[in-house]
Amino acid sequence: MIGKLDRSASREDRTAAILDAAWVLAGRDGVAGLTLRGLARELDLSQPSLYEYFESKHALYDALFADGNRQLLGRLENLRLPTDPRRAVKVVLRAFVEFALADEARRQLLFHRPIPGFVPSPESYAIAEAVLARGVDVLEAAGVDDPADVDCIIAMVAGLIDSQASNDPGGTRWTRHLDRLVDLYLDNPRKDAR
Amino acid sequence: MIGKLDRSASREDRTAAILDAAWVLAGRDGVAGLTLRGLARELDLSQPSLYEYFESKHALYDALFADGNRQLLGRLENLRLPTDPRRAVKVVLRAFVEFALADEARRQLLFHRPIPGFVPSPESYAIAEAVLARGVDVLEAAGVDDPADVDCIIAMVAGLIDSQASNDPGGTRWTRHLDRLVDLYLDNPRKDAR
DNA sequence: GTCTATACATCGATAGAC
DNA sequence: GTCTATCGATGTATAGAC
Repeated sequence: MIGKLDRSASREDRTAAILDAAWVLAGRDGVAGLTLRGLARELDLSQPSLYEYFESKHALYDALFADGNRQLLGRLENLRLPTDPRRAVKVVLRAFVEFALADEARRQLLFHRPIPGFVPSPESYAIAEAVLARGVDVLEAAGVDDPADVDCIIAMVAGLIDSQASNDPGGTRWTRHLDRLVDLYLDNPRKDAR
Repeated sequence: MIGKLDRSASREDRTAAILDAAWVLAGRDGVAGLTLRGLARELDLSQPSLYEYFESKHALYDALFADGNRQLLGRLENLRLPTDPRRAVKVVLRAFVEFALADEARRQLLFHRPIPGFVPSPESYAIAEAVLARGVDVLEAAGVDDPADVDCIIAMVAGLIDSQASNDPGGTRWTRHLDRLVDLYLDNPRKDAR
């Protein structure tokens, strides 16, 4: 039991409490292992009542997707960035990596497609795009003006995150190379424009 | 209908035919969308009869995992490698990338965990490790003697594959940078040993 | 809003006849 | 080996009482 749903709370707070419980269950049983019956049980709520908050299971996943991306966007926006653009890149990417690796279920839902048939709604996806835009901003400020170089850096970071999560969860075997690789990519743009 | 199971064939051949049909269905409906009923229907077989060939759905996934890795290992072993070690690295990694991107269902099953609760058996995983060992071999021949550098290159390749598959399936937006990035990594080992 | 109860679909898996 | 029949779980959705 995670905790009974507080009926005296506002609808907004109840919805948030449901999402929190869903994150806990997704962490315990996997994102795809989340069931409405199980979620309702943890909240001491009947399964049909969940439909008062989410019109379908996909809508619940969509709310989780949006919730996770909002967490990430908030984290990135609250960073105190160094004035040095290159150090700012490292701070932002490090925060991104740590966020992604802090919660396995969240990582899967936000950065992969663990639910067959589930595609985020345009509104939710817009939040994910705002996150990406934040990364592109700091990269451009650091002189990465070629979109191809942005692509390569994003892919490098994604590769580190996935390798870390898949092969050494909780460790630093891959993530410890982030700063060095950032320098490597920043020092070697596609067209050596010097 | 993919094709009736040939009852006069050997058990081995029948098992292989089931796996072939499973790949087709996984490609059509997604790895997680594969169902025993659907598979049996395509083979004109009853669903419980599949249990004569695989003791569980997980065992079927395990056989697919082993099958896909055997395909990849065979592909890598049959490559004609250039004598130049660096060019050999590029040929092997390029073959790896192309194999991964040639079949979306296979990519997901071999390189991710799309099925909650499914973990490859030690026997099947050994084949995947043999694939990895092949990559490590050519990298070492090209002078990559630091395991950390091997990790970074593998993660870079994985990042390119995932970005390509997720954001530009069928295209070359990320994979076109493979050779350049291989050079970048090979030219910049972790400890600049010059 | 929340509940009980229910309907209908899917799925993996098993029992037991042949 | 193959089949039919079945079980218990799931998700989706609805009806209707309170």
